[in-house]
Amino acid sequence: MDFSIGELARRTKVKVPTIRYYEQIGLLLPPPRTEGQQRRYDKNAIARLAFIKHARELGFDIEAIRALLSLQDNPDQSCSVADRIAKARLAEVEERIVSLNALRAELRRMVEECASGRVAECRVIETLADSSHGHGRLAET
Amino acid sequence: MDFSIGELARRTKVKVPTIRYYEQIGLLLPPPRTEGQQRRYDKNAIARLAFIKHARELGFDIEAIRALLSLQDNPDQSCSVADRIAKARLAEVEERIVSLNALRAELRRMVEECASGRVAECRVIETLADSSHGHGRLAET
DNA sequence: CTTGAACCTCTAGTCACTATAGAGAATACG
DNA sequence: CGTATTCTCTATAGTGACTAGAGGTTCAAG
Ligand SMILES: [Zn+2]
Ligand SMILES: [Zn+2]
Ligand SMILES: [Zn+2]
Ligand SMILES: [Zn+2]
Repeated sequence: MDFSIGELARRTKVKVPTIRYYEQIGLLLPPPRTEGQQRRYDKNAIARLAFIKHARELGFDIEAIRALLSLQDNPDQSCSVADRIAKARLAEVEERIVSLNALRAELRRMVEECASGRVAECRVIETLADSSHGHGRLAET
Repeated sequence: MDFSIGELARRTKVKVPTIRYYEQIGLLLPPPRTEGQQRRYDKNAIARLAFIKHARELGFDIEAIRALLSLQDNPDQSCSVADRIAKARLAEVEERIVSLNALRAELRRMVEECASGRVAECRVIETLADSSHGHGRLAET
């Protein structure tokens, strides 16, 4: 009925050190231990960790997830906070898509216009050297 | 004709500590110093830093920029390496756009379907708790 | 010559993990 | 029961690309 951290890792596809990290920063409650100090989890832990994992996949940061978890733990509250967090994340994603589309356009122009010759006439290098236009902030990845 | 690090920062809109950091990791050559050990730059430094800045805005990582700079310094070579780097970045951006579009769709569904009531019936929380579907890797931002 | 903004180096912190080391615990097999 | 293998433990350091701060020095304007 209860199982080790490695088993939890296998079932959730979250790595063992990551699980310990989540415990350390307070996203997961410290589970009971065996006499030899090894952690033992139950299925509630699976659900909570799956929640965290899904939230991370959607790009919520740890503080947002902390807030979302504490809402989940108090189901009688208004969900307006959760909605606000999700909307904020949506706005971030949309902004990011806009800026990545601009990057894509510029990168495409660079690679398409290059005649694959010497560096001296390479469009890639030329475009980079041309600082005459502006981007918003730095591209994150 | 030559100027301080603060002036270079103002002209390129790159922060002073970032300039020193670029020098430390070898993207910028150590400039001459005054008797009191303060850095003095000329307009070549502006061009090089603008190049780096533009490349960062397009999301190239430091190692890619290092390679691109060294190509720029040797203009008689073939530019195929530069083109390969740019194409790789383009591919990353395109992949990222695809995955962000998926995130956007899911986040939109979450916020649209929420009846703005109690947490117990909040679509945002429910969706996060539902681990039945998979995402690629974690969303980077 | 005085003032104060700008500069210097060095260290540590950010985020969300990931990796390693060295040691102890649990399990499978003979 | 012994031992080999696998697992787990803590603690620390590293990642990328900066950013912030402490504590001290230099430069340029007035
Ligand atoms: Zn999902
Ligand atoms: Zn080219
Ligand atoms: Zn550009
Ligand atoms: Zn809701």
